[in-house]
Amino acid sequence: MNLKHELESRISAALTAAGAPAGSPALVAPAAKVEFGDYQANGVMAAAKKLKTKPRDLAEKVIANLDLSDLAETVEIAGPGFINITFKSDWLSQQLATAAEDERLAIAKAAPPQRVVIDYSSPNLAKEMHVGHLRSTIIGDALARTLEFLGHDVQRQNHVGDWGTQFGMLCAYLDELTEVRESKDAERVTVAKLPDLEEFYRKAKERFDTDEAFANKSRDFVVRLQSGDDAVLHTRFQFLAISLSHCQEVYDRLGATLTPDDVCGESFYNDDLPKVVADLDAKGLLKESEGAQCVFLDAFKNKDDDIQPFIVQKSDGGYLYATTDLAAIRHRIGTLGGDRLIYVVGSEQNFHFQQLFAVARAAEFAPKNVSLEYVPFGMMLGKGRKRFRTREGGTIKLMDLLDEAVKRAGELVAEKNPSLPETERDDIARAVGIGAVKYADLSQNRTSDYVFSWDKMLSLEGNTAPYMQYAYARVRSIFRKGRLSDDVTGRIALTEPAERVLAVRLLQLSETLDAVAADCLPNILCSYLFDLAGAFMSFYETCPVLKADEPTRTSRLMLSDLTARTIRRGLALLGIETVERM
RNA sequence: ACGCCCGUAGCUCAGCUGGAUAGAGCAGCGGUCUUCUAAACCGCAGGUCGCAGGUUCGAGUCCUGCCGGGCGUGCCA
Repeated sequence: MNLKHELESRISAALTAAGAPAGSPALVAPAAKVEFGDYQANGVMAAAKKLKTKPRDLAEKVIANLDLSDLAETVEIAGPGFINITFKSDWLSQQLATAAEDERLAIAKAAPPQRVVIDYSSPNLAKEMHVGHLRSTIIGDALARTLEFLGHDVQRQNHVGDWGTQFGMLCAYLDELTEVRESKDAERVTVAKLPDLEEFYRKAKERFDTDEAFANKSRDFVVRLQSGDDAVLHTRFQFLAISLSHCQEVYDRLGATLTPDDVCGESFYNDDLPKVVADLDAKGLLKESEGAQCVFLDAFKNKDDDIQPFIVQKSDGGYLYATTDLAAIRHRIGTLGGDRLIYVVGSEQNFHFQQLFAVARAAEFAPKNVSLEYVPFGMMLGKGRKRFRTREGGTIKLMDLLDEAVKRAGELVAEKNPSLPETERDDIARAVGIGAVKYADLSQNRTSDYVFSWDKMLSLEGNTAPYMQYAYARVRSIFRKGRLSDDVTGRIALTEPAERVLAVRLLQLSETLDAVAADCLPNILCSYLFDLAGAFMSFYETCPVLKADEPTRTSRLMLSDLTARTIRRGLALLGIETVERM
């Protein structure tokens, strides 16, 4: 049951029946204060404004046309024209019973399902994954899981950087080292013998930035790559193999759902790039400027009437990520059948995506019924709110970060619960440590910058994954203590205030997931889970479960079980594990 | 210079298409373990929502201007 949706549709209908324009939204939201009941509808005031009538008069008419007697205890007009609704406890109990019987907690599957193509993680394979890749991977994975649970057909796309200048640079640098070694009659340098890809990249980049001759050699290697030089391609392939296996290790450690099957890198589109440019030309969108092939759209005109070009082919004939991204759009729509394309990419790429989408529309690569969504996130910042930059060193490798998180969590578990067997403690440490890292990121609105902090990330107090995991473990503890199986059956009766608060929270999962899916904002789910955990904690403090008399005992056991399942499900959608004890 | 984003409690942040007296978490202060895990719970304190105008029954939310910060802006991705 989706409480909000149910009220929204009924009240909107009543609004129309009362004379408001068709489609007037009821603007239903959870009540701002407990005194107002459970939910409130704010749409009457806006509709009254259009009708030029008094809001309270309209509210009277709406209520006259509204029959909520099956679910509402009271429906009241308050203030300037709010409609406040309080649910019947019996009705809430029924809804909970329905949810309890269902593996999916009575969350309906989307009808019809959409084919959602979601681009996330997408690291540059020329170097190791570092904390800068964390946000895209974590946020994208949570969105993929959530959309999938809602019944959509999700296609993950790991658009890895496996082509272009950076690989020319790496191959050129390796070639240079090889030449030097060979002249000294030393052992041949191969990719497989590189101890540290990150370090290798750093040195190559340094050469590239400081030595013009080397930069030119790198560009020459890019040309050789593009013209299909076997030797260079082979070297590149070796780099890729190492880098991809490293990425997969990180995904496995992180508990991301990405697999090698989801990898569809830049090079995949190589053959299509000339066609993209030719098709843009055929549409009359292509224009040469300073030797480069560009698309100029009026939408990107500045005040001086200059248009910011979207460059799709360089003056030397090479292609750019703009070209690749256009090819990817066509592939994702044409071949993968996407109805909705989502890009989880840092907000600094805002302008690029504005241009990309505009050009894709103009060239009719993306029909109107396909939604193109840029899901930006704020930067990863270090101490002093300064930006992380790979080239400047000091970057924390993702794997090291995860290991550190698990280690710290392990120490904490050992301290808080020394009696746990070591193997179980390791499992808990992993779930808590990785969960803490993910939750710290997901719980914040993705659009704001993210200040990386060991302390905050690993502090296991307050609004954190461990708080939720602890709430879950507490519920499970009740069942363990009572030597009960999970499938308790009976009636749920909501008598105590804490029970009622918990009940309404439990029933809000559906509308929460809809909101997450609509706006690609996982923090809404975090916020919900935190409220739910809080509601359970209050219930737990004031309502004894095992010691209660029947039928209250059974009722509370059912509430507890439903809470545990809701938390477990919610955390799973965020990619966070639960543990039975901690 | 232009474009986009941001500015909310001491700190880190929520605030859903404009809604009722702006909310959490840390940190601070004060209470709660012979009773289902105190990684918890309950309470107190803490605000000119950057500044100034405007739109209206109503603005943290929308519009304009300013101040402050970040990112981006033709051949890297």
